[in-house]
Amino acid sequence: MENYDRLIRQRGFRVTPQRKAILQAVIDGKGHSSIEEVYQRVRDRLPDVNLATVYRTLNFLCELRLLVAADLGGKNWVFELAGEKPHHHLVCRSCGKVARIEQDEVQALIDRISWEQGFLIDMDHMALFGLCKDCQKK
Amino acid sequence: MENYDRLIRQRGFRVTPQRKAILQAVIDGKGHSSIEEVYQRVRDRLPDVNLATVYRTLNFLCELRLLVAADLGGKNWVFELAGEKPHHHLVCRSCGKVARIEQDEVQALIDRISWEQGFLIDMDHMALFGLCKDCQKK
DNA sequence: CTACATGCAAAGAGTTTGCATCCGC
DNA sequence: GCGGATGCAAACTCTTTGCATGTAG
Repeated sequence: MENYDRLIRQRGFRVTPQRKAILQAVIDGKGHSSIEEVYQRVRDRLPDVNLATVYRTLNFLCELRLLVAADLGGKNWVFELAGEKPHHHLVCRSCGKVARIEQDEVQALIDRISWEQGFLIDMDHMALFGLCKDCQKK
Repeated sequence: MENYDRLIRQRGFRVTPQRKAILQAVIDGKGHSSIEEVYQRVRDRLPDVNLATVYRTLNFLCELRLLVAADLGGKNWVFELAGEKPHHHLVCRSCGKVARIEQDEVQALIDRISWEQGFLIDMDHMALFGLCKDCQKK
């Protein structure tokens, strides 16, 4: 955590209680946290934090590359600690559960399509959708 | 086109000039059309069509399975004629160009992940992002 | 003490909805 | 003529922004 403080100050920005709490909330989320989840978690500790600050700070932390953002379809963005092993997401359309897919699993496909189409594919975050085991039963 | 008219009436709904124009606009789009593109194309013929009607009608045509919707990330939804060969999209982050990926290309991956994770993956439309050949040069 | 960060409220984008009117069947 | 479809405006959600105030360094 002190590492993060140092990184922020090094680049000429300030370490505030809000920034610490928001970063901590993402860490506590273990994996991926939606904006709303971060907001709720932050307010448990700092009840007066403003939603606009959460938006500004998540964006700020992404620009500093301390976090990465992933688009899980539509308006559902999630945030994760940067520096994790690259991976993707498998989202249940029914209950919203999110499973993780390792980069290795999809690398071959990405390589092949990149080559065929001449695209340089950057798959920070791919989201696949479907029904999880539990929701299939219903 | 008369087929579409019949299909709509068969299910107890009405064929209106707006519905015909909106469906025609998607057909004219050959491939995928954004909401705004459909709106513009429709207004070339019926200048008084309301944007709310475009939203309602695109949604309506999807429920009737005459169209399918694809989420190209964030707020970028596109619509296509249903009944096309299933395929996915490769979107250039820089210029917005969209290339097509055939279902066959990704089927093996989908099958493997489905099996490993116990998810029933329904990949109507997957969107991959990257830089197209032209934009890589810049 | 100075400039950056925050809170607040208001503004924006994109989309949906309630309701009177219109028009397909 | 009846009831579904449309136009219009207002509501709604999610996100961003301007500005006065607070506070980290």
